[in-house]
Amino acid sequence: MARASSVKDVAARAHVSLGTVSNVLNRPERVSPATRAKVEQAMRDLGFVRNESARQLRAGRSRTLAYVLLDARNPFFTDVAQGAELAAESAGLSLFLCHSGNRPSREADYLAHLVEQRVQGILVTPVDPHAAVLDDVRRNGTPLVIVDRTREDAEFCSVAVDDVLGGRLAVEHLVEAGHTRVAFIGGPETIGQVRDRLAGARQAWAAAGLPDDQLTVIATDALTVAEGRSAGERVMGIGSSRRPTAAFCVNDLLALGLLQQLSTAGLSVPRDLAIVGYDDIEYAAAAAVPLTSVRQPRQELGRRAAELVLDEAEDPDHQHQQVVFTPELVARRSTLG
Amino acid sequence: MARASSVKDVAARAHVSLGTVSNVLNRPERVSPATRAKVEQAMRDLGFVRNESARQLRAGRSRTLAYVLLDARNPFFTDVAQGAELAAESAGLSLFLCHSGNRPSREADYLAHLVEQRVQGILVTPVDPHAAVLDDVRRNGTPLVIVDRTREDAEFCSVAVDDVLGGRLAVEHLVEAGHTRVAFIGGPETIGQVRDRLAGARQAWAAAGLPDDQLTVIATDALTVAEGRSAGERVMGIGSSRRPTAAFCVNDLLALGLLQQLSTAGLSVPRDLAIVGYDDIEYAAAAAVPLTSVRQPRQELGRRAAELVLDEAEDPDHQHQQVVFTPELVARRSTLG
DNA sequence: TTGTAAGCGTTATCAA
DNA sequence: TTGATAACGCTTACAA
Repeated sequence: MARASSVKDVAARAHVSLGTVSNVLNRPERVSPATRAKVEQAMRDLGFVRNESARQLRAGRSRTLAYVLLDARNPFFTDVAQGAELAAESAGLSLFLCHSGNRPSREADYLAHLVEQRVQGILVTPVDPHAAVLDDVRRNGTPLVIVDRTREDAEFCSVAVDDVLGGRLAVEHLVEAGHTRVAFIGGPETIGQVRDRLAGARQAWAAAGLPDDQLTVIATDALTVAEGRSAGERVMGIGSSRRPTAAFCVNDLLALGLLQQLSTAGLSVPRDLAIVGYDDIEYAAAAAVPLTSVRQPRQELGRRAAELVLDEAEDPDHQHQQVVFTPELVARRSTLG
Repeated sequence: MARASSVKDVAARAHVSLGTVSNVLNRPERVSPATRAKVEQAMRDLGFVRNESARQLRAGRSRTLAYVLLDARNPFFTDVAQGAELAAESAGLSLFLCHSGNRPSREADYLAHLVEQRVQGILVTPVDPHAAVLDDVRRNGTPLVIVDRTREDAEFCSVAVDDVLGGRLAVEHLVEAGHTRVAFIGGPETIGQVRDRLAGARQAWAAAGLPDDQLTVIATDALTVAEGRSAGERVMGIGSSRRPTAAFCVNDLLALGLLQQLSTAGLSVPRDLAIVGYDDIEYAAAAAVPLTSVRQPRQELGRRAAELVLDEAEDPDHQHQQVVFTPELVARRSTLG
């Protein structure tokens, strides 16, 4: 494949100067119709395509945003991405998705690459919101917004959902349904969300005046379907006198795994165990027993994050903001019998 | 935020020439340890980050691949992406994901942008494999591989799975289990996969000597959970004497929707209706009744596609190849009672 | 070992 | 209306 043609080649073929070609591209009204036609014909003949690197080098900034996400298989993140996409689109930018797969090294590689590319802004759901890589991006001047995680300092904009409230909503719902022995399923506690949802669960539990030891924490190693199945086995291993009558899972994948494990074992949901999930992914409503779940405004999260990153890129007086959205409980058959 | 610093700034601060700075970056062994240390210190002081646009402009090519996919929410595509990622990583490249959301205009925008960025190569699962946008990319000299779709001409490399065979495997499995009235659920038929899987289904049906009219086609408008539910209602509306005893769904999302609809209606899978899905996504195994499904080597698909696109980018003697992988049936409870 | 200078393709300024 | 030229930041001959 021959070298792609440049404005210079177009100029030569159209017998005009290089500046005129550029004008055709950027200020066509300044060019006489005749020469414009000539130039456009030459472009077609040569299959001319602007070289974005050169434009960018000249302009100092690119026309792209990027979202570095933890897990492209988790519908939560793809919904966030979709929201960001909409915002990017209306700003005339492209959004690239980068999949860190929960690996700090890949995340770091992507962030470094994006900074080198001088993207307009980066959205990231980081493996660890306190990792130094994020501060490096900031220091290098690329706007960055943290999505679905928070940091105590105000070094970055962030958008997140109130997970303490979400945990509270879930457990209040179970308490109202009369449950007095509940399992909290999730982990590891290194994940802020796990801690927050547990804290909310405990708040609701205490507020209902129920004894601490009747809220059992079942720790998992990850938030996956497989871990949900394994948690199911552990729940069922609890002696029937002390066995919880309901479970609150930190996300829907766990809840789906739990549901499957129970139904494999011939138990019925919600009769034998009521289940509340978290995230309200599409598969939650589509499960054989539709899952009660805590819904987060996912698209809105992405949209707002993209807006913030653009504000940071464009407004010299930009102030960092921590946006916190409110979750909402969606009750379905898995708790309503 | 002040302008990011350049090699020139670093050179000034380290009191060396700009060429030396470049050497530190690209051929550090040619620089004396003392000056190298000086330069590296200056880089740290200034928070220097290479400008990738400039490098790229100079080098004429970028260090990225991109995969333009139809639907980031469909685990099939994210698994393909993961395979591509692995291949990209071992070639030292970054992979960006672009989500067309099944919209030809977004797909075209992304492709145009990627060509302008002079990415090393593009993988794409196109809305329409015959659309002219693909030929435009080719004409502009960017290597492009079609993923999970095929074209009759040999203008592009492509990687796909034998969908006719997949359809045959699914229906052979049902026939072996003794079913003589089967529903084929899927659509629209504009999607090549739908046509191929149906063709395979019919082959297996005919080979078993079963009458045409006992293989009922239930057309859907899309391959989604919601459409699966609606198909479920239609299946159940068929008079019991003529109602199919098994269904083959063109993908797992349809199958999951169907499964949910049936269980909502109090029917049992596989007793009242056996179900075979397609894709073997994670949620298929995790459904309340684990789904029998046709598995495609998804990661392998992505890996191979990335390899082909790199070959096209690097080997002047590159020959286009149509790679076809073989699917495999995974039997689970939804057909095994 | 280090420095100088040309050039990648684009845009924008200024002059013709 | 069009053309010549400089500049963006980097890499790489080539010269010192």
